[in-house]
Amino acid sequence: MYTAAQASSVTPVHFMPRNGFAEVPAAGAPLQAFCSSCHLKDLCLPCGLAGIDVERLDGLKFARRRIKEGQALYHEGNSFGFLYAVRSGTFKSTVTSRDGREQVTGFNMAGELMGLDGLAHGTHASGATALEDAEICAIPYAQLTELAAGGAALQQVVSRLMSREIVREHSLMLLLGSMNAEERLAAFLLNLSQRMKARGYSASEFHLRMSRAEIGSYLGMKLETVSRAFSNFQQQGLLQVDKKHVRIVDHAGLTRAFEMRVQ
Amino acid sequence: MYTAAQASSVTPVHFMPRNGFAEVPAAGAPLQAFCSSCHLKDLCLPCGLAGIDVERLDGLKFARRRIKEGQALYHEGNSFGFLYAVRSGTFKSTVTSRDGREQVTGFNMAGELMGLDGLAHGTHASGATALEDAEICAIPYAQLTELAAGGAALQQVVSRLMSREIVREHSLMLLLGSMNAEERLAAFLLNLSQRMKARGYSASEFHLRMSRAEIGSYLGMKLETVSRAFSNFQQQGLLQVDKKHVRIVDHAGLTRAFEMRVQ
DNA sequence: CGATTCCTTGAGGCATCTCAAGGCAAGTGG
DNA sequence: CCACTTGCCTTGAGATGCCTCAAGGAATCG
Repeated sequence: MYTAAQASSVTPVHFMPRNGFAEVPAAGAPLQAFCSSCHLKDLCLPCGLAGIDVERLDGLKFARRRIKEGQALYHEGNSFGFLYAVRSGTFKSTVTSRDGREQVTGFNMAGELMGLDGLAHGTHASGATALEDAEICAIPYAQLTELAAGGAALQQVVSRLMSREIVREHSLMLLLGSMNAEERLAAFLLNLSQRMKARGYSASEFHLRMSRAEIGSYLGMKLETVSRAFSNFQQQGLLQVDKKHVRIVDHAGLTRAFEMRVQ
Repeated sequence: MYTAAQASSVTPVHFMPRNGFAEVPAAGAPLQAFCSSCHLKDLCLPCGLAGIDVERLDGLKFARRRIKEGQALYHEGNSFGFLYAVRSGTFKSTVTSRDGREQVTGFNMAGELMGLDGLAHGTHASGATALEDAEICAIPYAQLTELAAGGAALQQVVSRLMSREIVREHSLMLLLGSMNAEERLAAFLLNLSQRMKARGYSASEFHLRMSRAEIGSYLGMKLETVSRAFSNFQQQGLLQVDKKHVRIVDHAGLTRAFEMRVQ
């Protein structure tokens, strides 16, 4: 669990002169500066847009920013101004109840958009913290709406992404409300597996970026229970677990564990 | 709990000739047909819009529809085409897991918008069922976006409503993930109380439209546990409960119960 | 090499679930 | 009008899954 002290520093935004670098063949620094040529364009904001609209996206002047492990991208209550697209690394989103209980509401990886909850009241309702060194695009929301006013397609994409977030939270509620510990962990791992696959990584073997406590917080259980569930899955021959390294041995079995309650 | 049979009938849409009725002084039937003169305009879609934009909303040709108690407004998987604004009555939204477990994800009352989750994949990710005889406005989403293309303000409103839904679900996740039975029920009742108040009803005395089982499903607990929590609150002198009629006797005490974990 | 963090595992306790019985109110049919 | 059904709620008693507390191991870091 990250302490308040760790989370209380916010890295400054560094605006990159994107146009200047755009034509550089490829050295080390900003590989793609435009949405249209980003390797994440099929996952990220441009997803679903036709050629012409993607090019209009290139009109966005957004900042790139590096976030170190444990640092906050934004805090609960910070004023809303940007949407954040993950370029690399993993984040957790958290909400805090008035009495200080913190709960993880989501994990975000490359190509996923964060900060959509800030739109409601102009301040972020959740905070985002990097679980490993990461890089994001900070998209000024005002610019995005301005751009969207020109053509409906872009606005549609943003709306659809928000809707997807709602749907995602629906299934999380289903999980939190009606599944037992092992079902929850199985669901979590299968979801992670699928997202890794979509990003070109192995669907069966990956490295967890989050601690047992963070997984537990996300799934509504204690870290010890998470640990025990991992051990059980390993004993059942569904997983091989070594600390944060997970290998899914029996994908079908894990799926069954996830649907156990079915007669 | 409603059976599948009850929920499987969907009432047809009746388009009302709104212009024809608009000028009728006020008899019994459609009292307001335009958003600009709707008594719910401060809660519903027009909320936050300036005069000129509200008038543009009047350009929307939407259907009014009556839904009988127990009937579905739409089902999970139905193709998405409309947003629904509640005019009167109460709805529950539910999602179903592949193995048939149903979970209530929300209750909606007058002025609230339903169906936003359908935008993500073009089909509704949840179903909506009337808990009492109800009336809704069915807003064609295509028309809404068309209208929104003209001015950014309207699109902003829709986006903000979606964002609000995300924020709402965040706090529900916090509830499901880290509160005990009594805290959950207290949070639920306080939320309900506040929404009743916002609609001009008493904040301290109201009629529950949902069964114990539905409350339990929403809060991630069994109906017996809901019932016991009600009884406990009554014994503690926080509530007076008679079946579905609830009176909040000690609002501050209930708030304390909700924040109990804060030593 | 000690301090720290994270994970695992065990033992016991407790909150909630499960199962069961009964009450109340509304609806139904004789 | 009354017996009967049905749906919903309440309450009790026992079972259980998860939490709590505690101890110890492994990896990382200064």
